[in-house]
Amino acid sequence: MGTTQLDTVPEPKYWHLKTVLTDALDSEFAVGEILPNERELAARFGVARATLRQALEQLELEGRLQRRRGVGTTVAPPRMGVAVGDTEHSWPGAGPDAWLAVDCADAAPPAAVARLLDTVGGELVHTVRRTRRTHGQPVAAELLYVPTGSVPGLAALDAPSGAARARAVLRELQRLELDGQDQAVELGSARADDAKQLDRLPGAPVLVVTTRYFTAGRTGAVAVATYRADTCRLTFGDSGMQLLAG
Amino acid sequence: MGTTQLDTVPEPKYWHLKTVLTDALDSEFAVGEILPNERELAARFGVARATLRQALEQLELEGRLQRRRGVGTTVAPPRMGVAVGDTEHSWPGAGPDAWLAVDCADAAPPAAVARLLDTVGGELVHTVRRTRRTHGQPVAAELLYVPTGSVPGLAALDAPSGAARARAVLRELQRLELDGQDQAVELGSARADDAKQLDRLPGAPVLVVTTRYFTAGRTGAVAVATYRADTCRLTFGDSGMQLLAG
DNA sequence: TAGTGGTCTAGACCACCCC
DNA sequence: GGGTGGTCTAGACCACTAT
Repeated sequence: MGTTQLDTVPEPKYWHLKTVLTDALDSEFAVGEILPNERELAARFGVARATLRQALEQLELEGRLQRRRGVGTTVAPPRMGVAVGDTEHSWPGAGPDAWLAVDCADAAPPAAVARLLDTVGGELVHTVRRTRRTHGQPVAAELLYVPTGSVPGLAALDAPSGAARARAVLRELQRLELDGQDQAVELGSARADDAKQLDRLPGAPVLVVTTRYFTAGRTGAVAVATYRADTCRLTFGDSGMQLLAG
Repeated sequence: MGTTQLDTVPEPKYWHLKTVLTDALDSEFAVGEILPNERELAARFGVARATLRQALEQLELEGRLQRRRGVGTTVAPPRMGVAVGDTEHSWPGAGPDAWLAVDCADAAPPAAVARLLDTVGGELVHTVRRTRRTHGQPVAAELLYVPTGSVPGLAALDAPSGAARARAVLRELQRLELDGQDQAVELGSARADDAKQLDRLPGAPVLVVTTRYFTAGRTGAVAVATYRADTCRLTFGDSGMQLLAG
């Protein structure tokens, strides 16, 4: 009969839409260009808005689109390469990183962090909050957990909290010898506080990088950094693949 | 008035649902346990099924739930730690990895890969497909691109394609001296072929690990491995944080 | 065949940004 | 105020799995 070769795998509409849009982005749109709004796109493709949104969501997840409420949908630039694993291990805060110490408080760490530190439950640790920016855009929000035992030199006369205290903790950390470090990457969704720092809505996909810093045979500190998954490509190793460009 | 302290931030329903379900998972459910089906859960919480699904999708993204069509929704075990960055750099296929060479073909690589290799566009490369399994479950699907110039010893008398050919290419690679390697991690969604190997639906979230292998001052090979983002935590560095457990 | 999650629709209203 | 994306509803049908 006159049927074409299909009927075998009824590809979901949103999946087909995604490929069509991907091709269009590659050929007909420039970075930063604004797409038609969702209602018009849905009408143009003859699908419900929810279906169109399913395709847009995947494209945003893949870093091809950027959507902002009240503004519109734009074509995203290629992901930034962000160096995460230093070949020459160093304490956080060392080197010319674009990190900004925001705040510091003494509190009991979450259970998952307490397990990585060698602390018993309930013990207080210095909790330093930092932000990382690249090319003017926020890319990461980090919480650094430092057991009080790791920085005995921290004087009581230092500021009890705030950015000054955060810098004091980092300064003390860097006096220690770093034996090595350990990292893990997993997918997560941004908590409300992190989302605010990253200029995203809560629940936005993030890459969670957990780093253990070893010193004197113990775990001297643990950092939990959440990177924007839509705009970042995390690089590890000898030379950083920053050269990969559009 | 008698209003409680809210009204300031009308938290979305699905977000609130997520926290409620998270707490329930922590306290009332065991790993592997089956949740009530979506229609019943939605009725129980008094929301539309689509809203309930939005919460479930996030929990699946965070590795807390596992959903299978035709079966149901179960409580997922903690993510597996999967070693990705070796301190002692080695060619793929070396060591006691749970990798399985599946196939091999000679083809022109995608543009993004051709850019990483030093090949000109259109040049053929050996393309080896491998699968990685851990604890009996598929965790990664990899495509390894090896320029023909990297493995001149590959004899014509080797099998022209198939798993045997794949193993022959890996064997030849391991004869070369490896100067170092480079890795990048980013979020992606599974293509249809990868999804099949990973036992997931197309579009499932994956962590894409791109590795460049350097030898003799050039890029000897490039590997693009897609890891299941729901079940895997990628570990890098000195000792691998495999100890992190539930 | 019965039950599950996956896809899709056609609406509605809300939060946010910019003019 | 007008336009954008974000949330939510109440249905329907489909694809898959197990029995």
